[in-house]
Amino acid sequence: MNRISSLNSLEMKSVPERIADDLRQLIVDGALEPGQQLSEVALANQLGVSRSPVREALQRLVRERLLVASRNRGVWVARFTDADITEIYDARCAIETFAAQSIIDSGADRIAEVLTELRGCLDELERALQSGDFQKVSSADLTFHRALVDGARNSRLSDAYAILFSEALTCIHWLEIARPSGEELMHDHMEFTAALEAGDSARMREVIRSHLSSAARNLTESKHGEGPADAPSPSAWTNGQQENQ
Amino acid sequence: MNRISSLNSLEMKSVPERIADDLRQLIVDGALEPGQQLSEVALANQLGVSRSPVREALQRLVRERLLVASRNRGVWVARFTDADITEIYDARCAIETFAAQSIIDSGADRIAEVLTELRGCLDELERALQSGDFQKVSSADLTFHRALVDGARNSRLSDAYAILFSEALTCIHWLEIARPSGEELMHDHMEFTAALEAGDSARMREVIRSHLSSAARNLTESKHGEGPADAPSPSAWTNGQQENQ
DNA sequence: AAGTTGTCGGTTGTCGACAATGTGCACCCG
DNA sequence: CGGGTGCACATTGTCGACAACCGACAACTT
Repeated sequence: MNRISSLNSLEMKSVPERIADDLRQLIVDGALEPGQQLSEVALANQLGVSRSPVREALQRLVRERLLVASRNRGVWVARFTDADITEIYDARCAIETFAAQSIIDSGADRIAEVLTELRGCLDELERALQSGDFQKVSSADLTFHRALVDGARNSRLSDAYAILFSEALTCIHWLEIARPSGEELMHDHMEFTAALEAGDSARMREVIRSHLSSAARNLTESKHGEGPADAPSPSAWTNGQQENQ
Repeated sequence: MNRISSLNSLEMKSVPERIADDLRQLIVDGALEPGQQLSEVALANQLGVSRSPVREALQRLVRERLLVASRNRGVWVARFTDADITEIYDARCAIETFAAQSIIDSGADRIAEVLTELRGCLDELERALQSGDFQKVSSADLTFHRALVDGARNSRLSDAYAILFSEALTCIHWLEIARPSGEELMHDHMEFTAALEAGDSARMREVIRSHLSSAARNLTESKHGEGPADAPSPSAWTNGQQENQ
C-alpha cells in the first residue's frame, strides 16, 4: 500500500460507519451489557455529533441483530438466547460448508491458495493460544474462518458470515466458561486444513458440522446464569409480531 | 384474525419500512431501470414526506444490494453483472442446501409438514403457469423456495434468503429471455419434493445445485444487450475500494 | 377493590435549513 | 491545442427543534 492510498483510507469511512464500527466492537468485546439501553441523544452528546449519524449507526447494528429496537421506545443491546445461538451456528455451518465445497470445486490452484492462507492463520492461532490472550485467540479464530469463507469469492456470503461471527463472538464473551480448550481448537482447525488439502468434500462437511455444533453446544450448555439481572429489555410485544423499526 | 387485531396491523409498519417495501417492489418488478438515479428530495416530495424516512428506506435497500450508493453523489438502482448473478445463485444454493439438510435431520414429522406446504406451493405454481401470468409464476416460485428455507426454522437464513431472492427476481425481470420453460420449472420443483420425501440428502443437494445452476446459466448466457444505455452509474472509484456509505 | 381513564416523562420519528463534498464545465495558462 | 485550475451546481451529510408515540403511574369511577 503506497502513501497516497493510505492517506485516502483515513477519511474513507463515513461517520455513521465509524460509529457503528466502534459500537460493534464494544458489544462484541462485552463492554456493553446485554439488555442495556442505548440512547440516541446520550450517544450523540458523548460523541459530539448530532443524532442523525448516531441513529444511522444504530439502525445498521439493529439489522446485524446486535441491537434490538422497539419503535418510539428505544434500542437495547441484544440478549442472545439458546435458540439464537443454535441459529447462528447453524447459519455459519451452512455458509462454511458451501464455501469449502466451492473452494474444492474450484480446482487445485484455488485449494493451494486457500491452504496457504489457512496455514498462516493456523500459525497465528497457535501463537495466540500460547500467549494466553483470549482476545488474540478470538481474533485468530475469526481470521481463520473468514479466510475459508472468503476463499469462496462470494461477497454476499462473506458479508453474511461477518455478521454471524460478530454475533457468535458476542455470545462467547458473555459466556466465558464456554471457551474451548486450546488443544481442541488447534485440533479442529488442523482437521479443517487436512480435509481441504485432501479435497474431500464429505469429510470437510463433517469436520465443519462437528466443529460448529460442538462450539454451539458449549455455549448453550453453560447455564448462563451469570448474565445481568433482567433489564427493562424489549419484552413487550403482545402477539407474534416481530421486533419493529 | 379478529376485527381488532386487523385494525392494529394497519399502522404496524413504520413509514421508512413502507417506503422501502414500495421501492423494493418497483425495483423487483422492473419499473425502475438499472443504473437509474434516485434522488432523496425528489422521492420525498413525491411521497409527501421529508428526506429522513426516505433516506432510511434507501439505506435499507442499499444494504440489500438493490441500490448502490456513492457518498455525496447519490444512489442508483443496482446493475447486476454476470458475477453478481453467479454470487446470488451460489448463495441461494448454500442456504437451500443447508435448509433441506436441516429439515431432513429434523425427522419425519418436520419433513411431512414441509412437504404439505411444498405441495400446496406446487399446485399454485401449476395454476400460475397455466394462467401464463409471469408475475404469478415468479410469486409462486418464490413461495415454494421460501417454504423450503423457512422449513429450517432459522430466521437469519430466511432473512438472507429473502434478500437474495429479491436480487434474483430483479435480474430475471430485466432479462426476460431467461424465463425458464414451464415444463422445466415444474419438473425441477417436483424433483425437490420427491427428494425431500425420500429423505435423500445427497440427491436433494444435487437437485438444488442443478436447478439453481441451470437457472443462473440461463441468466448469464442471455446476452443482456437490451439493457438501458450506460447511465452515469457509479463508475468512479479509483482503486479496489468498495462502494461506500 | 378492581378496572378504567387521564396525565406525564422520556424516547424516537419527522422536519426544514444549512454545511460539506464530489462532479462537470468553463476558463486560463503554457 | 492540451493540461491544470477554479467555479458553480447538484446531491448528500449533519444539525437542532418540534411532534408523535409508548409505557407507567396516579387518579377516578363504579
